[in-house]
Amino acid sequence: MTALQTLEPVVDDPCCTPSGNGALSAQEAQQKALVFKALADPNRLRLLSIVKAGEAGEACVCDLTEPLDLGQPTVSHHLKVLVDAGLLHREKRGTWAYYSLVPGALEDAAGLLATL
Amino acid sequence: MTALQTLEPVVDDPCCTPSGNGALSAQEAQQKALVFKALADPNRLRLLSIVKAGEAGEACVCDLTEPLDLGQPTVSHHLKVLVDAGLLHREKRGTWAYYSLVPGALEDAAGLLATL
DNA sequence: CAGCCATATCGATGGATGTCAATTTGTTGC
DNA sequence: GCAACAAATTGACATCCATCGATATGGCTG
Repeated sequence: MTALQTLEPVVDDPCCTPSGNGALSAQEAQQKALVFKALADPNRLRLLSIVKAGEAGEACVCDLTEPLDLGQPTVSHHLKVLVDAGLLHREKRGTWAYYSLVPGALEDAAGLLATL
Repeated sequence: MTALQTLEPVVDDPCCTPSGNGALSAQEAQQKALVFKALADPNRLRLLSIVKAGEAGEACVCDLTEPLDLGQPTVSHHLKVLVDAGLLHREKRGTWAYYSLVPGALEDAAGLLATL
């Protein structure tokens, strides 16, 4: 029900190229840090890895709870963080929720490091 | 003076290929998360950016304190985190400490995402 | 040696975050 | 409609972390 999803830029002042040289502005840095924050947890990395290695490139929560040895609410929480960061896509089919990698999202994240 | 630097693997049991498929083990995930933890702070991203954009690819603490609007101890702390993560190199010249990017470190970090 | 300067370290503190137990929501089947 | 199940949400709690002020270390210069 929340409106802000899929990595919306929160900047409302598009000015402020900061130092004149090519260094990151505070807003750019905060934006990029959001993605790395999502990646900065071992269990979330494992979730991404399992989803990526899955049969059809997708997995439901019930398949993810057991290998991580975490409770269902915790896994659900981590998945939400990854979806909010724009890395995972959620599709509800019947009672189950299937998660899959957003195409190109990992490559984009890797690209963030190149454009520092 | 600490012995553990430059991103040493902490694994002492090299077994445990976890799920049979190509998913990350808990140790691998923890290891990779360390790098992303270092990148998951906007001020640290800006530090990397400023160092990278600097004159000779290096900068000293005094040059970094002002543009970030942070206290000197805080900047020093962030720099230590980046050094411990293997992303920055510290060289003390006289009274000043000069920080520079470890060659290939950012590319290696980007590579971690490809090998999830 | 005495003072100054740049940097690192220490201790404390407020806020963010990962985790769980309990509950709620939404869907399928009887 | 009601029981059963999957998933999400809530609230609480413990831990981690970014930041600061104060202090320590180490080098330069008078």
